[in-house]
Amino acid sequence: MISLTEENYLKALIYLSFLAPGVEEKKDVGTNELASYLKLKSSTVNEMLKRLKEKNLINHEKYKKITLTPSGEQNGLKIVRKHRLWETFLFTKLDFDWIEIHEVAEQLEHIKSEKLVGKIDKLLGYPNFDPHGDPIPDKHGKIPQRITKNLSAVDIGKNCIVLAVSDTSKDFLNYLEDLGISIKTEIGLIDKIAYDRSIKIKIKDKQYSISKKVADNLLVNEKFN
Amino acid sequence: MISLTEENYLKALIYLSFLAPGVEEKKDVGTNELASYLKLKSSTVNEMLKRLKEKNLINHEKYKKITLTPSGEQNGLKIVRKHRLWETFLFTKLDFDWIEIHEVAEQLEHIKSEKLVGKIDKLLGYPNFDPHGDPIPDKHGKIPQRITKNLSAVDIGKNCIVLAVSDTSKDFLNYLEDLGISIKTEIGLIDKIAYDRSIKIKIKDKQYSISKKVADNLLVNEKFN
DNA sequence: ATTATTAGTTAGGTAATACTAACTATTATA
DNA sequence: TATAATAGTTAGTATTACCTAACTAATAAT
Ligand SMILES: [Mn+2]
Ligand SMILES: [Mn+2]
Ligand SMILES: [Mn+2]
Ligand SMILES: [Mn+2]
Repeated sequence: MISLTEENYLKALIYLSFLAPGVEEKKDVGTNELASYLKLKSSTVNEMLKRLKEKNLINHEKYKKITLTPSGEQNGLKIVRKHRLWETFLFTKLDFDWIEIHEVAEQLEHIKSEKLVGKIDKLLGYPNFDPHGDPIPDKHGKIPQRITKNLSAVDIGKNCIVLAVSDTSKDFLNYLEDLGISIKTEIGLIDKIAYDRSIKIKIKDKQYSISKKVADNLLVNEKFN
Repeated sequence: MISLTEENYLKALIYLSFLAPGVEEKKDVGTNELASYLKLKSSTVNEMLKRLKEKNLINHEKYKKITLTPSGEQNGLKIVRKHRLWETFLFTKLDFDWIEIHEVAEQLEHIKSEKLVGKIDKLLGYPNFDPHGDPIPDKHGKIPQRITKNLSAVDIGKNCIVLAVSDTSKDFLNYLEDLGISIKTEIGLIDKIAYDRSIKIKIKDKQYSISKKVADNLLVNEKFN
């Protein structure tokens, strides 16, 4: 039996070691890094590491970095899968807002029922990506791959679809909401201003100007049409 | 904040004091009664009673019986409501079996999101009864009333609809499943055998004989047709 | 009215999960 | 290389939620 708390540690380790945006190859994780991500003290994390090691979910030697065992990774990916499936359910079937889904999914991800996960997956039509555009691991833990680029890398005159965001802070999500940008929003790239590297875009025939910082945090798929 | 464990205690108190089948007027609950229902030791329950009293959820004087405060009752009814809404959701939207839903709802009932409960309620069309035929408290805690009688009290020749069961043990539910009896199953009462008080019934033109004990645990609504 | 039984409480202990404060090991910098 | 900074561990404490064993209070039986 893996406790709710242990599940959250595994999910965090998955995230920090290879699922976080910008992490290309798997990287080892430090105690303090994990503690600060979970908003806990490193002594607390240190105790839990002993328990996770005991349960053969992580590898960890005193004063060394942490890696997930195959079992730890599988179990962690199951939580990620449930989290993202629930987010998709809340968004597409219950009309929750983009911003609200995470907090509720944080609870729902811990419901223990293989059958329930399978039924929700089926109900949603076996989606590959959640409403934030993040890939949903399949039941074996396989993560669907995506070809995305930053909006700032899109060529002038091209249209693209928002697939994901690389910043999920409330500030950023609220700003996007104001602009009317969410997953699957179509954006046309009108112009790139050399002076401040800001970008002129078009959403449903309305034009907006966004900063390079914003454009860098929007991951898109260029449209071929 | 009411913890998951505290919520389960409140739900148990609601059940034992007025929601259990056969309990007509509200009755006070004893420490041991609660302990045995929750499959805990009375010392454990005794400790929790202190905390629940501290939080103004129950009234309890040393060596006396337990009663719920208005706050305790409201909070307990919210859990009952969520439990029964989730059971309905699993049964009607995800094709779960009658027998499987309880265990999963036992987890889902603790998800904290007013909005989620409301959305599920709406998705289900604001149902008054769950798949076991038990009433679903509304958002204010009001419990819809029903006119039911035991199958054994139905007159010979009449037809009736199963609304609820007063025994929810796995053994009984499995037996009903074998007979093809579930909520909303139509049963015709063919004959009552005086000798052993067994009852001859008809389900979809097939005849069966059931014991008085079984008939007593089936709550039905006589059909007027 | 005693006494036996049942109901309820108290004391003391454990495991999981958190904390602070104080320590040690590793790594970076001058 | 010596020292400072960072990373990680240990010790001791708290809370929640469970336990067993031993007790006391209330109630039923003789
Ligand atoms: Mn999320
Ligand atoms: Mn979580
Ligand atoms: Mn149930
Ligand atoms: Mn429960």
